[in-house]
Amino acid sequence: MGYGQFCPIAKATELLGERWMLLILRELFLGSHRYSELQRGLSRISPSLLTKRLKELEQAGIIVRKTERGRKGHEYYLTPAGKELQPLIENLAVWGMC
Amino acid sequence: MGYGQFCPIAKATELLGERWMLLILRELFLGSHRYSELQRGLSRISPSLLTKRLKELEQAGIIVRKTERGRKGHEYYLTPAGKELQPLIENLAVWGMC
DNA sequence: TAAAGCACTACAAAATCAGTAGTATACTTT
DNA sequence: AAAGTATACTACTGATTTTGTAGTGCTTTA
Repeated sequence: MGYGQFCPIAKATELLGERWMLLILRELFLGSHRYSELQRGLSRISPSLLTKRLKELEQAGIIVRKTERGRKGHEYYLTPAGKELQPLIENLAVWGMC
Repeated sequence: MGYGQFCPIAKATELLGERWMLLILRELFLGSHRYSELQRGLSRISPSLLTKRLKELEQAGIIVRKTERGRKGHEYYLTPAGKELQPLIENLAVWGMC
């Protein structure tokens, strides 16, 4: 369910305001790339929700899913668009420390 | 339900990641102060949830509720701590415009 | 004192999320 | 080639959260 608004903040919130979304991004910025790593870093997230969120991030062009030959499973990487979120995450961290 | 983590980002997300929270702050930054104004600006929020969120923001020290004599109802204002969120909201707006 | 505006509260229905268990697929070993 | 294993999911039930509508109570104004 959306917020029914046409505003850049609403648009951003539509995606980033979802539960666990910002923490998933934190993990990605900290260097987690695999599903199992993300799950470990976000100990209480349910697997189905993690899957759902990763799909949402992929659809929004914030991450890409890569499958490498010769290795099991897949890896998730921030796209350039995703990396633009870094200042926002940092802001959040600064504010959270107060 | 918390995220069960001890990290400034998780702490910030605990409050700001809740549904409607960032948009309520946007309204406050844009100059809405009364319950009815907020409700109008956030057309799809339900009154009970708006009440709940305002209480959470008040408890977190981000806003204060003032009752002025000689006027009907109350008004909500950002505290200095709340105003520190401005760069974060601006970041969100910038990112949302991309 | 009556009327009206404003700020809520109550509650059922709908949507979302949590937690656990089970499945699919690709690699690795035998 | 067959069996085993690691990884990444999907399915499902019950709990929690949010929505949407209706109604209540205080405060000011007439």
